[in-house]
Formats: sequence, C-alpha cells, structure tokens
Amino acid sequence: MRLTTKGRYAVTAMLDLAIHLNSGPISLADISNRQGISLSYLEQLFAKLRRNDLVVSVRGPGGGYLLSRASEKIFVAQIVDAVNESIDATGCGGVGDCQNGEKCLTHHLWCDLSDQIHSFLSGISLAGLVANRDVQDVASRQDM
Amino acid sequence: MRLTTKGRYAVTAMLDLAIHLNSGPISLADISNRQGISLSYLEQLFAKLRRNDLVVSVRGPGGGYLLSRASEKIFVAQIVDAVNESIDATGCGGVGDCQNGEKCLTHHLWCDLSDQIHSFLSGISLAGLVANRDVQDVASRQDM
DNA sequence: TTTATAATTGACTAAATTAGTAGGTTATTG
DNA sequence: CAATAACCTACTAATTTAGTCAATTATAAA
Repeated sequence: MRLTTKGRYAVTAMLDLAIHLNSGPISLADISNRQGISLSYLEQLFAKLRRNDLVVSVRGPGGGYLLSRASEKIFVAQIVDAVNESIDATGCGGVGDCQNGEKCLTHHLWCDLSDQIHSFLSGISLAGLVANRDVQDVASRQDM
Repeated sequence: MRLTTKGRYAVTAMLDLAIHLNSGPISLADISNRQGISLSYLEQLFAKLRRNDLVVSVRGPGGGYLLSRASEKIFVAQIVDAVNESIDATGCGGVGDCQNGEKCLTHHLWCDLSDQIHSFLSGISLAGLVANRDVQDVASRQDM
C-alpha cells in the first residue's frame, strides 16, 4: 500500500475542479498554477482519471476538464484508486496466498486495515471536502 | 505513507516472537524458516526493532530475540513506526507547509486519514493478534 | 581453550517506483 | 489559419525496497 504525492496530487487536482465547478472547463495550466503541480505530471494523472470516468475533457481553446458527475458522487477512494495507488494493505491483494500459497501470519490484520482505510476514504466525497471550512480557507487564498 | 513488505515483515516477525514466548530466545534463523523471510533482511529489521526497545537480544548459542515487554504492551503501530514506515499520510509530516509554506488544499484530509490509521494500529497489541483464531490456525500450520 | 552459534555491523546491489521532463500530435475555437 | 489545450510517447534522476555478502563480536557448551 502506498499513499504518496501521486495520490495526493490527484485528489488535490480533482478538488480544484470541484471548487471551480461554475467556471466551465478548467485547464491543467490553471490547476498547475494554483496547486503547484507540474503540468506534464498533471497530464499523466488526468489520463488515468479520464480512463476511470472521473473527468471529461474539452479540447481546444477555452477547453479543459470537468467532473464527469456531481461532486457528491465522486469519492476520494475512487480517485486514489484511479491513479494506481492501491488502498490495499495486504501483499497478496487480499487473495490469501501471501506465504507459499497460504495465508501469512498477519494476513488477517492487513485485510482489516485495508477495510478500515477504504471505508474511510469511500465516505468522503468531493462535495464533502468543498464544504469543509479549512478547505475553503485555502481555496480563497489560492484564488487571489 | 507506505505500508509494504518491510512493515509487514516486521509485524510478522514480532508476532512470531509473541507466539513462541515460552520457548526462550528465538533465533532469526527460526523466524526466517517459519515465516519465509530472508535472514539477512531480518537482521536489518531487528537492528531497528532493538534500537526502538521493542526486543532484547541474547547473543551466543541458544540465543536469539525476546520481546522487551509483555505482548499486551506492544502495538502494531509501534512496530511499523520502528522500521521507518511512517503511518503519516500527509506530505508535510503534519506540519502544514505542504504548498509554499502554507497548507495544501487537501492537508486536512490527510491529517484525518493519518489519525484514523494510527488509532486503528495503536489499538492492536501482539497479545490481541495471538488470541485471534485465524492467527492461531496459521501458527499451528507453521509449527508442524 | 576451542568451537560452534548467533547477534551485530557495514557495504553493496538489482529492481521497482516516483516524480518528473521533453517533444510532438490532434482537435477545436475565434 | 493561428492559438489553445488536450493527448500521447518516450525518456530520466532520485529514491526506496528487498535483498546479498562478508566480516566481527559475544557467549555457551564441549
């Protein structure tokens, strides 16, 4: 299991889209400026987000990206998953063949932990994040 | 944040010690055989576990490692921490300087997640794991 | 006292992953 | 037709993981 800047960048970028919902398509250049993420790296991340139907793209001048559905229906777990940062804490993908085809001694523990993390991140939607006071503070700072 | 085989190996090895509590010092060779972890790699992990006062060592023939205290008082979070797999999900270590000295848009979210994971893993002791039915099944298979 | 055991230490390495960069192509709008 | 911005591919530096290897030190048993 890993959760590094890759997953954090993806969630941050998606949250940026959710915040600027009423401004039409948002270009990656805008997100890059506001969030301090390299444009080329954003392109890679958005390729995955698009393949996972989390965003839709609009090409050409004035184009950019839009959320594929209401921000209430996009959850942090889906975003982290989309950029291949598995939320799974087991080494076997939950299958249970971690030690010579059998379960390792701690298999059960990592399954429980995975469930815990997954249910936490599945309970948080972009809309929920946008409504957060702390998030609004940071967003208004960035829009100046 | 990462949780890879490194942290899983460490917890598995510590659990092996907890299970064989009444057999005196347990050598790394024994753990290596039972758990399928390379001996040299175990040496590296146990150097860290010892520095963090989670185990004590006994040198010479018949030597090995013992838990430094009762298995009720050693928690999974401490073991994962000891081998440098931070449980922290933020990029800034919780400080809040993730974007040019200020909090990034998702800082709050990662703080909450870190708390969640930490409190989960802090609530599970080695004794608790040993008592688990699934763990006992795997352990008895390994002792044959 | 020697020998075997087992921890301890340090240096090295292959493979994978992360976090990018660079350069070009395609679609669309004005 | 020119500018914009998505799209795509290939490459790279740095870091981390998961080890290997070789030597040293401490101790118990013979």
